[in-house]
Formats: sequence, structure tokens, C-alpha cells
Amino acid sequence: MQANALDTIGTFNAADKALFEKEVKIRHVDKGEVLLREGMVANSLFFNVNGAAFQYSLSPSGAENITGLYMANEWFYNPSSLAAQTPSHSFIAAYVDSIVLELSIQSIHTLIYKSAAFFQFNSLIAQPTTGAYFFDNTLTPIQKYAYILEHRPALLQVFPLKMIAAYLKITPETLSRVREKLARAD
Amino acid sequence: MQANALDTIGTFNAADKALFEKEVKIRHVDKGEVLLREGMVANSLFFNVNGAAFQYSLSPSGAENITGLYMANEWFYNPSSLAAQTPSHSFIAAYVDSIVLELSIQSIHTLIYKSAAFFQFNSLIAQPTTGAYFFDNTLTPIQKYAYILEHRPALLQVFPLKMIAAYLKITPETLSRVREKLARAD
DNA sequence: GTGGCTGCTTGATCAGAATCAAGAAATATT
DNA sequence: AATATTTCTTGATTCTGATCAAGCAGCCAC
Repeated sequence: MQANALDTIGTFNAADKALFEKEVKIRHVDKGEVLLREGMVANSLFFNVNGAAFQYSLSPSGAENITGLYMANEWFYNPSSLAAQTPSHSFIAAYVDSIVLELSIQSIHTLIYKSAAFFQFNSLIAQPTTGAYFFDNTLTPIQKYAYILEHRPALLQVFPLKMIAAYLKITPETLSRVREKLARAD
Repeated sequence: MQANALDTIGTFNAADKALFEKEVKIRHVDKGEVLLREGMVANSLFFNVNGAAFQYSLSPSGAENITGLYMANEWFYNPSSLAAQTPSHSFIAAYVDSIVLELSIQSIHTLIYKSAAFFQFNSLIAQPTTGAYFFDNTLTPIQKYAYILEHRPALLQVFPLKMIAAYLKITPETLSRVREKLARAD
């Protein structure tokens, strides 16, 4: 299962994969378990082997602001906290019981030291996590939902529409109407 | 002038600065000159010594979509093209005659090889360029403009309001009304 | 089962920003 | 200097999505 995680990043040979398996930790996390807490400095990347996880921040009013929804075979982490080593503004938690891989920064440094192939992690760390920044304010609610249907339909099997709506920065009412409209159009 | 560029990234000793000065190229660019063209793979970071630059992409309809405005003493580049070594979707051009420093990826690798201090460039590359991602769709036009007034007022001295509006993803009419409203409030 | 909670839908209203339109001011060109 | 072009402002209208409100369905606990 660890090989999957590497395959999503680039090409690695058998020796690299063996090095990786020695560094990575396999964690069984319970529904609701927190992997990164607001105020902590992110020290690891995570890879979702199976299950589901989500990232969110709390607004002053206490509302959950969802910034990421993660399915199987996706890496997830807080890029800004990790890269700049500053306290996280967000939480990352498992949404259902999950198996995740955890790879610390120290491990990445060790891996890069042992094999140049692991430089490929730089481009992973440099990129915003899955889909999160696709949703700038130029997209309409229909386009946002169409993007989910097109690229990440599995989200709809796992997360309630309420959370999808929060992730897309639209209200549940608007999402409901968008779905009705698209269903009618088919 | 090269030292300024390093100071914005972290702490470097005299030997590091000397190494840096040997790698960096000083370029005099004319108004309108293109530093990165759509379709090319970004190979350099730029630092604006003086002048002004901007980043933009062309939508299918041909409209200019401004994604970055850069002033003196700011680094600018295309993070996604640079990190992933994929073709750029955007252009970077000088807005006025400018002096910029250019630092290639190869130079960064050379510098890192010669001094561990240059690892600090990783966190620069990993971060979205100045202010660009502050404008997610949770901010109102007033908040967006207030952010500019607070953090980057110099933009207003150099770029026409039309471009500021495009950068903020609002119409020029809305920007004009926001300015009128804030001026009245003072 | 009944009651209560949560998630989802549907309707009515409201507000904010885009669009459409015109004119004024500033800048560039000749 | 005169004209042309671009930028900025102001007004009227429209439209999209948020908000407010109510009702329904599914699910859990008791």
C-alpha cells in the first residue's frame, strides 16, 4: 500500500520504495480523530490509504470553514504550516475510521539525503492540496459542483451535502438547487 | 541590492551573500517586456529591485486575468510551473522599465550544494507569491480593497485602478464605489 | 412505536455586485 | 494646442446567491 503513495508523486525504483517503507508510519485513526490541531506546527504529510479525512478552520463566530476533503489515495497536509513551519490555522481530522500513512519532515530529509529521487517531494509540498485552490471566486456554484462531479465524484458517496457545500463555499440551499437543476438538465 | 533579495527570505552570512551575488543575474527590462510566456516552463525566480511587474493569464475570451502585481523588493515567479516544471498558464511582464534579479533553478541547486543556508529558498518556492491567495471568495470587495490599503498601498501609486480591480476580481465600477465609500467614511 | 435531531429540499425575500449606459477627467497622439 | 483614446466615475437596472422560513424524510435513542 505504501507504493501507491509514491506512485502519485513520481517515479521511484524498488530501492527507493524500500527506503520509503522504512520511514513511513502506518496509522489507524478513528472517526473524528485529529491529526493536526490549530496552533500546532505541521510536521508531517499524510496519505489516505482508505477512509476519509477533512481539513477545516474555525471562524471567530465558531462556524466550520472546510478547506479540504480527502479520499483514498490522496495526500493531505497543511502546506503553509508545513513549508513555513508556522502554527496551523486549521485542523485536520479523520471523517471515518481510516488507515493513513504519516511521513515526517525529518523522514523526508533523510530520504532526500539517501536518494535524490525524493527531491520529487518538493513539488508535492509546493502545491496546494487536492483541488483546494481550484475554487477561486471566478467559478459559479454550478461550475464548482460540476467540477466535483467530473473530478471527485467519490466525495459525494462519503461526505454529506452540507459539508460539500461548505467546501465549495456555497450554502446548502444553493447546492440543493444546483443539483436539482443539473439533474433536470440530464 | 542583491542583499535585499536575500534579506526578504531569511538570514544569510557574508559568505552566503557572496555566493548569491555570483549566481544571480541583474537584468534591465523594458516596459512591457515579457519574462515568462504562457506555454514555457518557468526556470527562474525574479526579484524586483525597482520598477513594477505583473502576472496575468488570458481567458478563452481574450480577457486579461491578473493574478499578481509586484512592487520593489518583492520576489515574483510562477510557483506551479516552477515547482512542477510544467508549462506556464500565465505571463509575467514588466509594467514599467525595471531592474530585476533573475535566479535560475540550477543556481538554487548550486547554492544549496555550497551552503545549507539556501535551503531557506524551499519555503519561498513553496509559498504562493505575494498576496495572491489572500483573495479567496470569502472576502467582500471592501475587505479586498482594505487589504490593499493596509498591506500594499504602493500598488495604487503605480498600477491603474482598472488593473487593481482585475487583480481583486471585482469590476472597476465596484472598485470606484468602494473607494468612494471608504473616502466618505474617513 | 414515539419523540427529537439532523440533513435535505423548496419557497419567498433581500442584498450585493455585475452589467449596461453615459458622461467626465486624465493621458496620449498628432 | 487640438484631438483621440483610455480611465474613472456615476446612475439605473438586472441577476445571482444568501438569508429567512417552513416542511419533510431519515435515523437514532428511549
